[in-house]
Amino acid sequence: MPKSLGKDSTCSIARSLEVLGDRWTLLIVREALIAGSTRFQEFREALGIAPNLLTQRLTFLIEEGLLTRRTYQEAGTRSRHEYVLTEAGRSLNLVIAALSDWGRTRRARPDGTSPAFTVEDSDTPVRLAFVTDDGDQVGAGQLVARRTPDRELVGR
Amino acid sequence: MPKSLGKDSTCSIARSLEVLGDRWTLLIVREALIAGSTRFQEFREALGIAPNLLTQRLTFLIEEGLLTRRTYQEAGTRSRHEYVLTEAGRSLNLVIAALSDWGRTRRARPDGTSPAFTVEDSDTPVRLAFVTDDGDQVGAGQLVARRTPDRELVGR
DNA sequence: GGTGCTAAGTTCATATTATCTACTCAGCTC
DNA sequence: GAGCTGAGTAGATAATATGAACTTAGCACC
Repeated sequence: MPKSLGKDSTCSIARSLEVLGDRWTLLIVREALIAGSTRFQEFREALGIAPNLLTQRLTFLIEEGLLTRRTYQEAGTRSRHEYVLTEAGRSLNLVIAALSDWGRTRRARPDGTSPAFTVEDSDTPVRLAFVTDDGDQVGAGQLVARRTPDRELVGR
Repeated sequence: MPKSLGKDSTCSIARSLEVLGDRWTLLIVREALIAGSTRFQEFREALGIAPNLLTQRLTFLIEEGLLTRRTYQEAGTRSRHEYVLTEAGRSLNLVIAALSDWGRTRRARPDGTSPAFTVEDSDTPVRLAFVTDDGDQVGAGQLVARRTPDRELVGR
């Protein structure tokens, strides 16, 4: 990976992928966000990931500030670790929702499952959409994109 | 990668990541979608990717239906290939937008750049948001997710 | 009609990561 | 104090990525 990409890229997408762009990381986030997994063994069983890789990925996600490690103790057992998403980790629900929408529509299966997002208090279902400043929804097919300095995007 | 994940996973996120979940694929899509790159050499120079890997990834993206290979010929040169996003490839703008938003806010840089999406005809800027069926926008922090069979999501 | 140029690759040696299996370790239960 | 369980480590092997050099096809220019 050249220096123009990676951690110090000016491209926000490249910086995101530096953290998220491997086969396991987003699946671990998915598991934490949607299934609510917090324990080593829960991740291991849900994903079938090798334990050394899981250790490595969890440590990495903690370093990157997406997870925190907490110590807890259930009655009658010794203290254990649990891995809980931080605010930065939970904010990946946008990315997770986008990936899930793409998989559901472009790689559909009759027996598929996807996360359904709802408002915490009211259970109102929500979905992901492009919207204008006036609040109108716009289909993804009608858009064009161009690269823009982030400072021009402030306040939007 | 165990069978419960991968191509045949019932989880739409896992199926998406089977296609998109490596360090280069989404960067190639970004390059095509935002910079409008179509040629081997454009991708190569923009990304600094090794040519054998680029060949492999482009072929894979064609197989997966995200790109098409077209032959074109400029006056005075021999015929060449260009790689153009399909409808399925362009529909990744949701994923790209989500990744870019995350990178811009959670891995901010003073000199950062991100794609700005606008409506094709009117240049009206749009952004990604969670919305209710009534069209109200909801902050990503107020949401909860749970796994749901896709058929329950039909019509939303 | 030979030389050089360029886009688009291929080949191959090396380095890095992932996978799979077996093992450790700490504290609890019995 | 023997065995169980969750949470890992360690190490051999397999798969991928990286980087550099090489190939190929066709045109341009002399």
